[in-house]
Amino acid sequence: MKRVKVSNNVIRRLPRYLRKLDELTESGVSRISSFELGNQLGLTPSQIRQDFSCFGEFGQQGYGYNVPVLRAHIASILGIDRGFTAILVGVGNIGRALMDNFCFSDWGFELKAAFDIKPELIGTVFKGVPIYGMDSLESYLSDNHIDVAVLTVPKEAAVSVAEGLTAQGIDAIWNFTNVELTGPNSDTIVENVHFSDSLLSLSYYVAERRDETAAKAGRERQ
Amino acid sequence: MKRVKVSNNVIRRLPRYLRKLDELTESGVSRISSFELGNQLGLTPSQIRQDFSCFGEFGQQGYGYNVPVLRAHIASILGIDRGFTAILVGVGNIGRALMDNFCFSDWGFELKAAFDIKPELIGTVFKGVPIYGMDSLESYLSDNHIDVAVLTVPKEAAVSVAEGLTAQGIDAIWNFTNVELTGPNSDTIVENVHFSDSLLSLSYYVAERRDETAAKAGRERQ
DNA sequence: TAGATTGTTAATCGATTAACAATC
DNA sequence: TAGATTGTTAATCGATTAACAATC
Repeated sequence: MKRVKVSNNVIRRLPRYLRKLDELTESGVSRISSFELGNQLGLTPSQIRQDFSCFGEFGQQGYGYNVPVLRAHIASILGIDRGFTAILVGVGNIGRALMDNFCFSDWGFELKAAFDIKPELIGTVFKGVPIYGMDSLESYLSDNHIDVAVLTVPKEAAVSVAEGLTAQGIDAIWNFTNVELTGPNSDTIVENVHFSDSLLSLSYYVAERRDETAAKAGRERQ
Repeated sequence: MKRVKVSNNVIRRLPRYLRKLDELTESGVSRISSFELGNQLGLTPSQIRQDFSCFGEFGQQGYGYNVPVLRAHIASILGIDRGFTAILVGVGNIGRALMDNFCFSDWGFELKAAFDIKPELIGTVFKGVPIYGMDSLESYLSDNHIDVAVLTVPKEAAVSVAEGLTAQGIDAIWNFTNVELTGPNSDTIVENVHFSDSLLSLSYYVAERRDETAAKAGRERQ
């Protein structure tokens, strides 16, 4: 399975497909064509079929795709059924918000432990997840198999903590710090959630829209 | 300015450039070549020069780029100096976490107000931002010019609240709900922050890595 | 000046779209 | 069966990379 290298663009669309398929299931739709799916996601039917064909044949000529079947395939491709484990490093505001709201188990992840330096947090349990001191991180990682570290430490600590994690054998980091971890070296898998990058992209398009509107108003005034 | 349509790929790299330039400024670097910048960001020098050339000429032959000058250009392209305004809709966990931690003003946005349905929140002020009831949203929007709505309501309310916002003239939504707002119609600018999409992409690459490792181990066993 | 590095044009590479035979 | 829709091959389009003249 999964032999051909699949492009990042395709991978990034998979979670969207999954989400849409879940929505369809909820509304009782059990069958969909690439045409209709494309329509609902703003993609071409061609692209959708092309994307799926990277991983196998999930549809049926003349019928389309069975929603739950397709859903299960995509979930499996994304690794939802693999029982991946995670730890969270840095129980500040964002770390706590994630522990509080984000349902790791919905996406196949078990959040096994959290780590922080604040003495008043160490030894406590938050939402069923034990919080340990940063000094026990290394031994914890050698005793437990952890797939992903959720990095939610303050900006200043980000690089050094990330380096520590990779040194201790973590090979994937879900990075919530606003710091560039993707350097030239290291083959750690890094997935960034940069709020500010996201807002700034939005800002660009808003600025563009404002310029267009202004230009149009200008032309009309003449 | 900004006449040629610039590709989304380029726009998404701009905030990364900005962030890196800020890091460089902090470490006292005031001059950089496209070669070195590419090296630090994992991009080719060609791509970086190509990207910048969409917006003008910011460098100097034989010298490279002046860090603060380039920084200022990119910030301006992204609209940081435009004084955009925002409201936040839905003061739940994620909404509160954003108000608490995310410094809107760092990116040129003024968060003017927040809205929620919970009576105990209405009329209070959180971090200097007044919280109003959802029923006053419409009149607020007609009295105040707001550029962006931050959507942090529960999943179930997402679509209807989003529709209301666009009906009331909001043309950009920063969407934190795990719901697909980018439908076929409507020309609202939507920027999504989908935590689960992000984690699932990461999950895919972890799964791939595990498969590779297993395959390698298999070959070695033979 | 000589070396370095830009901005830009041309070449390559990859991703999306179109088309269609296969078939449910 | 006829109509619908897939999976896949070929065509197009766009994005990245390479190359190089211009010039600081």
